[in-house]
Amino acid sequence: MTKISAPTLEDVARLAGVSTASISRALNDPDKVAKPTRDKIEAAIEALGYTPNFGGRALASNRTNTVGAVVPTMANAMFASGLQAFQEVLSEAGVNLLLATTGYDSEQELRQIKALMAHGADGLMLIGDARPQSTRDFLEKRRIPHVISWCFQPDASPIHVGFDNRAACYAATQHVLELGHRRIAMICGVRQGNDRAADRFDGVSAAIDDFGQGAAMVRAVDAQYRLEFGGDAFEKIMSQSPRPTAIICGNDVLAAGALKRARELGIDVPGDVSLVGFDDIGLASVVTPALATVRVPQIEMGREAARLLLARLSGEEGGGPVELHTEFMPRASLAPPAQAVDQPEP
Amino acid sequence: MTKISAPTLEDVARLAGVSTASISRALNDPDKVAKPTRDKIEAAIEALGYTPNFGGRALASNRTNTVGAVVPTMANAMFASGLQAFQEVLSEAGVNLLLATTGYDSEQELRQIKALMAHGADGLMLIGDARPQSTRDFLEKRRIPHVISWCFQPDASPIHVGFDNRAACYAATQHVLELGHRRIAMICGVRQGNDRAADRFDGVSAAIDDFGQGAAMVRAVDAQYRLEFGGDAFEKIMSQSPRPTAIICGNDVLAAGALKRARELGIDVPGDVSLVGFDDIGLASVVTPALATVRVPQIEMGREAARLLLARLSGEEGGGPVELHTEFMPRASLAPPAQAVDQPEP
DNA sequence: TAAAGATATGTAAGCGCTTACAAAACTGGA
DNA sequence: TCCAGTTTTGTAAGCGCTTACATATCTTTA
Repeated sequence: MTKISAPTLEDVARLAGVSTASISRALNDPDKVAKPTRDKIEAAIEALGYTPNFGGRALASNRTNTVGAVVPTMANAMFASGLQAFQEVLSEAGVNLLLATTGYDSEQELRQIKALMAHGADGLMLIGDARPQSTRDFLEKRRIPHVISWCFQPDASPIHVGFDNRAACYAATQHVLELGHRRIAMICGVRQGNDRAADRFDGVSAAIDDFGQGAAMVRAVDAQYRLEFGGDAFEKIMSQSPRPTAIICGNDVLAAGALKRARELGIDVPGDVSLVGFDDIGLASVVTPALATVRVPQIEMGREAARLLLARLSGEEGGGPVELHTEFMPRASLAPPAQAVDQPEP
Repeated sequence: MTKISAPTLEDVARLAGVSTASISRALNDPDKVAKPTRDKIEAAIEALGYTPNFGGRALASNRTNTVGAVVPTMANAMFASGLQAFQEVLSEAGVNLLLATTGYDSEQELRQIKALMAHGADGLMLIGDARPQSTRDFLEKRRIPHVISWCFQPDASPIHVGFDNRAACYAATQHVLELGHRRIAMICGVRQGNDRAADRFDGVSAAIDDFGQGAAMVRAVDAQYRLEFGGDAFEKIMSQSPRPTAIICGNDVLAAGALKRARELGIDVPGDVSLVGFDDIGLASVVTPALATVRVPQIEMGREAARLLLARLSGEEGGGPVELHTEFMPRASLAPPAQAVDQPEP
């Protein structure tokens, strides 16, 4: 009664009349102890309200059952819903999630990786492939089990879970070109230190080049992934000539920002200019006009990343890489250009 | 050289020619060791690439420098951006974040609270005030340091950080009433087990009652906080008579769902019916018409919650409760009703 | 019914760190 | 120079758990 500190294994052992070892077994590997003993143990645990002490467990077993995720930001619905799914799968496996954000800063990423490891993460989930050598070295030297998500290359290593950003943008751009657009602009994410943003740009650029027929990228502006910056970039692009007839955006947030600014400037979408986003976050189908975009399997990606990481933590070598597929979502913000060249009248 | 496992304190001690105690001190309380010794120690740590073992540290000090957050979902931008801020403040203090979600299920909440505690959280951040006695008991008996966020009552306890949901809705409803609306409907969140949703309903309801002049809540529908359900609820409400002239929604996601469905059904907003949301997530100002809503200081709330929790963990008793303020944001989705009764022609 | 094998439980040695306490090495003033 | 006071360092006892190994208990089968 006067006992202040939490009950320990020993307390439970005393009450149940068994050894601490049996209790540990009952907890971690139940069928190693006989039913009657298990019942006694469970009763004692219940009576005392016992919960295992984390430090003791971690120290003795050298495992925390905790994994870390280091993502650019939770403020983008994209990552938020992926993390949600990631966390759910972990939770089912009794593993907890340590979460840290980088704000798209690679030094911050290394700092957070170190922090999570110092806080006992058994493994990590990271976003994207672009990181400085110092970070790679750290991961390598410490032999930190990790998976890399949100990107996938044809030559992806077994720790990748994601989709091919370049290919997805290539395909989306083809749709735009086939509608008759020839003057195309892009509002990219900041490509420096962000392989996804760079890959998306490359995809758009390559599709335009390969298409020929006078198609050209008339302008590309890097913008941080925030509504206002999408708007600013839009305004910049539209204030110069030649104006594009379609703008492809690095993600839906940028596209939504562009759309909002278009409305404010009295520029009609898609009448004056078509807009295409990327990610298909909830917002994309709610705005007017609805945003043409590329659907990314966010939930599935989170889940698969969790599965792969759990598999690696339990020593399995296979299981990866996992490629997921994207789908172009044509919607009202994308229409043929006003003076469509290749669009014969019916 | 053949050593596989990570270097321990003892390894460092041997190399530096001091005792393990000194090293521990150098690490945790540097000015307790003389400069020359500290230098030797730092050199040895560097040489060995030593990092403290988490389990050992946690076991011996009974602290993990980790706090947990248990939120309904990350999929709502509301919580995502609050968490983002929460995490940033923690990170600056060298504290890491364990994150778990409940899906608005209170049993799941208790399970996750237990899981986070079992994973060594020093304290918790929880959302809202409504939870079963069993959960309260658990928090109480374990004396778990925690803060409760996203809600605030006039009689709030020192662990609350948030705003008054009821008052915020009361004020918003007054705006609606003053514009001339008399038949008002509400699409609430699911009130069962969610005090914020219940408070919001109460606020709307009370404002209508207090206003008199024939104002009435013609219908209230509970809906899960998801776009589709907002749409479904909207359709249900608008299919019955008398139709409301304004619908107040429990949050922006529901309102956006309603708006989308309105468009699909050919119902004009605000011509046929006005719509009001809650939270002011990014989406609210991007949709057309822009959504009238209540701005909630999400970032500030996350920050304050982190500060208060850190303060409590370091033994300070004061610091709370913290009340934050909301602001009604009139926007295009709210206009006087078509046949405004109290709106004299100019 | 006894012996061999399988199953269940107990014993006790750490895991790597912190920290109370003891011991040693410094101060400076008489 | 010596001593009391102060600062720095070392010693060693845990923190609560897991797990290899030893021991005890139950099955089988000949």
